[in-house]
Amino acid sequence: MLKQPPSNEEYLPHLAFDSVIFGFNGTQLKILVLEYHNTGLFALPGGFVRRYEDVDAAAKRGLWERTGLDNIYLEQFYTFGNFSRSRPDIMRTILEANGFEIPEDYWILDRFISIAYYALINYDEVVPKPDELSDNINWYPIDNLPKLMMDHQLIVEKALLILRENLDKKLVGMNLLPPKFTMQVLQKVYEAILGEKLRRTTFQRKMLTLDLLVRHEKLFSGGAHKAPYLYSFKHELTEQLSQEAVLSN
Amino acid sequence: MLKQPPSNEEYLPHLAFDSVIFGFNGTQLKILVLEYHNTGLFALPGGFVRRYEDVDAAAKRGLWERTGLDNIYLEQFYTFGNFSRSRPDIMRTILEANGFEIPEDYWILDRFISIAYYALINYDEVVPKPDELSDNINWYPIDNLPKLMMDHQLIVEKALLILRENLDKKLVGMNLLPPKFTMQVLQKVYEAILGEKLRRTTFQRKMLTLDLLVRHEKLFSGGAHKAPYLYSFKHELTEQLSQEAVLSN
DNA sequence: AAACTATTGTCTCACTTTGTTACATTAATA
DNA sequence: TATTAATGTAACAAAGTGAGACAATAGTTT
Repeated sequence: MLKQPPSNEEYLPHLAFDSVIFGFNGTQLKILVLEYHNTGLFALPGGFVRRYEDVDAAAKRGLWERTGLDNIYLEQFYTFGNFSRSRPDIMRTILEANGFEIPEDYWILDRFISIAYYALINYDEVVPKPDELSDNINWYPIDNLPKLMMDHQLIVEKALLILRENLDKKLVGMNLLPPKFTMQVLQKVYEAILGEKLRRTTFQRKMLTLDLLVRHEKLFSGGAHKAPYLYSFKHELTEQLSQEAVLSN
Repeated sequence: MLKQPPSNEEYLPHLAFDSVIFGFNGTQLKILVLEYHNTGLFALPGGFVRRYEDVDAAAKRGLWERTGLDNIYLEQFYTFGNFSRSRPDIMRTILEANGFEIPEDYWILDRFISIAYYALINYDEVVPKPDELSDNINWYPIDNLPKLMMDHQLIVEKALLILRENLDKKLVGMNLLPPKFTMQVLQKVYEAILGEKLRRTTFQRKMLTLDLLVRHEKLFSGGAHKAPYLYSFKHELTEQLSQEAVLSN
């Protein structure tokens, strides 16, 4: 028996959101990618906007549904609105592979404009959950993604560009790292995002003179070498930014 | 007899665009603002997206309709999607003041998400034209705008923030100035955008070492002082950017 | 226990960029 | 011809960045 797909009573037609969810595993910058049932199709996590729901709230809800996390750094970065980006043929494949009965003129097969967000999360805190249409959701390093459907590759590339631009302005590191971290790990985040090596001494000097960090006790990691200090971002900053993050506008 | 308003056959529901159109008159940074007939309401120029039209193309078309200009620097900068931003009461006032017969459940009174663009144009080249709903369209200096309806003030503020961020990256000056200009005028554009005075010698040195400008003949303005050189942006740059501008994605 | 290794924190020096002031140049005017 | 006001450029100080050196040190090896 065929299942009933979502009705368009609940959602705004023609409007979707997609999220590029970044995480950092200590070495690589990764994003979450869904794989749809029985199709070999890979996609960004996304969803639709409810009729009475703020678009930001929809994106936040989508993030919560995939990660269980609330209060995440989330930023809208672009809206993809080309006519040709919509692919009813692909959407039909996905729905059919999931055993849905597809009504005549079904709304999900229409043209969609997608509002894209990127999120920064602490990799270790999350056990991602697939959505109803997907087999699984997994972390993929940004330089080794599967082939993504539709224009999702483009969305990721744009997200990465914007993330790089915001790297200094927005204290990106704060959201990708645990509360305490070594200078080396912080540097690795920067390197992973920028895709280039940085000079250790210059980086350290820069970070310290910016006066954003608090130094804590040393971390005795067990390595045969001098133990590094742990740092955290100053408390005022974490307050300020987590506000700005999800609420703005 | 009441006029027929636009039907939603032609346009995507719930979706609009608004444009912050910047111009520079030699002293002040200004934007174009519409005033609706018989309402005292001021708004940004905007419009709807046709069912088979790229969103960027819609914004470009809207700009052409208001300015007669094609090939303008136009950049999408944010999408405003809060539920509370839509104001059917205000839309009804505007339509009624224009003598439209408003159908039951009329689509324009629904919720709208607006994709916002900013444009940079050469002030001198333009004679703006009001739309069907408006008495007039005028330039207003950004620090002395009329009270704008709905969230349009917020849209302008965000546009200005983004414009400031892009000031160095995107060669903004090129699009606001005539092909040849003096260093003083270029500096005034920067000052108008940033809202602060800059140091003449530092600015001049910076601009010259960036190696973006070509120096031309002197401009004998009639002032009782040394005549300044005229400059233009290097040809390669103007090519490159005007492409990037309207097409990207 | 001493030597060794790898990483860390800091310093130095050269070089670049920016802030600030100074000054000679020059087109129009008195 | 002297005066005026903006312009182009140089000079020097202050701040920031790139590159390398080096001592300190936690664990490992001998």
